[in-house]
Amino acid sequence: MISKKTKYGLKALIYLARQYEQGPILIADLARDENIPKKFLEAILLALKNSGILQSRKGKGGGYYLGRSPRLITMGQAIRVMEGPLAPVPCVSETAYAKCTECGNENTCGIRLVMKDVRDAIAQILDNTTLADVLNRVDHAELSEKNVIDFCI
Amino acid sequence: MISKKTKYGLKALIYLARQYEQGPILIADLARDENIPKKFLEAILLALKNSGILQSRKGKGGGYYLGRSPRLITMGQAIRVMEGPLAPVPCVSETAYAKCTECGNENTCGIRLVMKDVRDAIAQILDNTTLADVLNRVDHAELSEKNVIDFCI
DNA sequence: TTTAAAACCTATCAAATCTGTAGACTAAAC
DNA sequence: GTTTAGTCTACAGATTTGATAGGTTTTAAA
Repeated sequence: MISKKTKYGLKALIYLARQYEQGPILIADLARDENIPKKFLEAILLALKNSGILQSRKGKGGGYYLGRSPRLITMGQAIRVMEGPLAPVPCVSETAYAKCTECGNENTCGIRLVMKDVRDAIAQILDNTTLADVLNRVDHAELSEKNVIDFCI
Repeated sequence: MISKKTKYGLKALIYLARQYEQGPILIADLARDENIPKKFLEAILLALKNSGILQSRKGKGGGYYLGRSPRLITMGQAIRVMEGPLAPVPCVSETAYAKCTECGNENTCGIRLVMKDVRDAIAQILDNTTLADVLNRVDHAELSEKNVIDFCI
């Protein structure tokens, strides 16, 4: 299960992706619109900025905005910033490998063999889904839901 | 990342699968052989028993053993007992659905759309990998590692 | 050049979860 | 009826999570 922090961060990124190239967005506005505790959100956005995904401007007229096109920001990149590695066990992580103290021989550890497949499946999806993809899917979903309503009327 | 509890539990299951139909195994032996704190392991095995995956016998000659064939126990079943649902967000869980307080409309939530795919990919693997499969893969891995060593000699 | 706005930083805190331990209780075998 | 071995209850320390408070720095505009 992903943490609230990660959910908040993803919601913020999607929100910012919708307004890409429309100038900086205030933390306060984002927090209000998405129902996220403002101070908590501050820390999350800061982490996303330090990782290069977001940029910011201080002072009047300032705020946060995407550091690059929504088509160049993947869910995998974002989730790793907030949640840590995608891998279920550290010994199969591509981005943050660490030896498992539990399993003796890595090459023949049954848990590792299976978890390697799981990691690859997760990464396959999240590293190939961009913020732009998410916006697209949401738009389509909203459209088809609207059609269902129209159909009912 | 899966917890130590889950790793311990999986190691115990693999250990028991290796000795399927060879009588009950003592918690103490299992704990010693796999380097798991005995009291912690007790609680884990009990949970696995209450879920029907394991069975036990008390008293002299007692111990734990698989409740059914290793070919009928999947990694998904075991992990759900110890770690909870496979789904990254509760609103896409098939076995433990719960509404997400964060997303307003479930049908059009971008996070949910992506996480549904992730859940399905994880479940696809873990619900189709049995303990018998794991033993097989480990055996093959050990064999090919042995061959590498032989080749070096 | 002051002033207001807004991000940035530090510290702290309560609650929950994770990991592990201690000791008494119950059931089965001999 | 004594030994064996799983079962139950309680607890405790460590870590993580989610959230708050208050001050500092940068920037734009009055």
